[in-house]
Amino acid sequence: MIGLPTDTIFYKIEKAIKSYRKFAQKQIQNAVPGITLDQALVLMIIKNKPDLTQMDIGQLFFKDYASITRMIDSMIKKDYITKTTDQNDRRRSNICVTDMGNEVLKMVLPIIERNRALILEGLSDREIEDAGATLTKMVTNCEEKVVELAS
Amino acid sequence: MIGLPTDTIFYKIEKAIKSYRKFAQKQIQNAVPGITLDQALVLMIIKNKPDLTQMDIGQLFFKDYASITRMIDSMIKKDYITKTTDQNDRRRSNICVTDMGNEVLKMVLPIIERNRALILEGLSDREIEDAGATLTKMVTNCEEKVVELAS
DNA sequence: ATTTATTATTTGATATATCAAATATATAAA
DNA sequence: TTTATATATTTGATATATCAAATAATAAAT
Repeated sequence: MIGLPTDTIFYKIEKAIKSYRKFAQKQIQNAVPGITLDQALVLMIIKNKPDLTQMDIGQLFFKDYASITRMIDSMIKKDYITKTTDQNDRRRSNICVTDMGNEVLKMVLPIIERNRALILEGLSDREIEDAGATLTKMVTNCEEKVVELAS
Repeated sequence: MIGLPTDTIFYKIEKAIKSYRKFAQKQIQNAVPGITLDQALVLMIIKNKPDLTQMDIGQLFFKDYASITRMIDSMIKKDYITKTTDQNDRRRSNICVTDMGNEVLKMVLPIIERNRALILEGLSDREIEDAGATLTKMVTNCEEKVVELAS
């Protein structure tokens, strides 16, 4: 019999990301009620890379395009961002952080920074880097193996 | 300005688990159409630890109890498992893998085994263990910091 | 210049997740 | 023994995710 799911590295990965998300979500909602962690992170990205399309954002966050559409909608409803159709390519939308969105960012950024520090407390740069490299290898394997198995 | 979400270890963790899930989900559905990765993993756990309550299963998989109730329901509808109220403690349910569930397991286990091997190809036991230890430290931090911030 | 193909986004149907409140049973306390 | 408290599960409301198909605009091919 093969090992139980709970004994694998995949389980540990899942546990780590869910713990972090639950933690971060809680702290962020504390600062800005009703906001989700993903909305805060997307807001950061839009602010820093205003030229990204919805597709780009979807890929960055590993989300379905439909999902992004609805997330963007909900962020517009909350007045965090605006959306206008790009005049050079009318299929695209230009997404822009509003004043309200900037206010939210101002409140949320220090929380995010603190969250990161708290969760990584006691971990050396080296071990974080190593863990990242290992995870990246797994991602690479996924990409390669999908292709191999398909052919 | 603090680092972009995409530059953090958290992002790499998320990317790794999502890649793995997408990969595994695809392979498993190939063998048993309509099944989800989580259903397959829960089936494995129930088979190996028949005494777990729904709450136990929920905690193991980091899922809301409501979520587990509905997942169990859906697995019953698919004839993978049965549920009977425990006669010693009538609040609890005893969950049992059906013949159909065992058939599914038989088809799915080799796939899961292969998935793991493929995704971990080229990674040493040592580095997997180290990465796991790092992730576990993060989980511990989450647990500790939640308590500290609450008090 | 039309047709065809590609790209970006949206919509609908359905599944899954999450929160709060409700139910049902068991245990502890008065 | 009744009342209160805790535990296990369920339900309803709502949010989010996912797949397939639809729409709309651009780019490529004939």
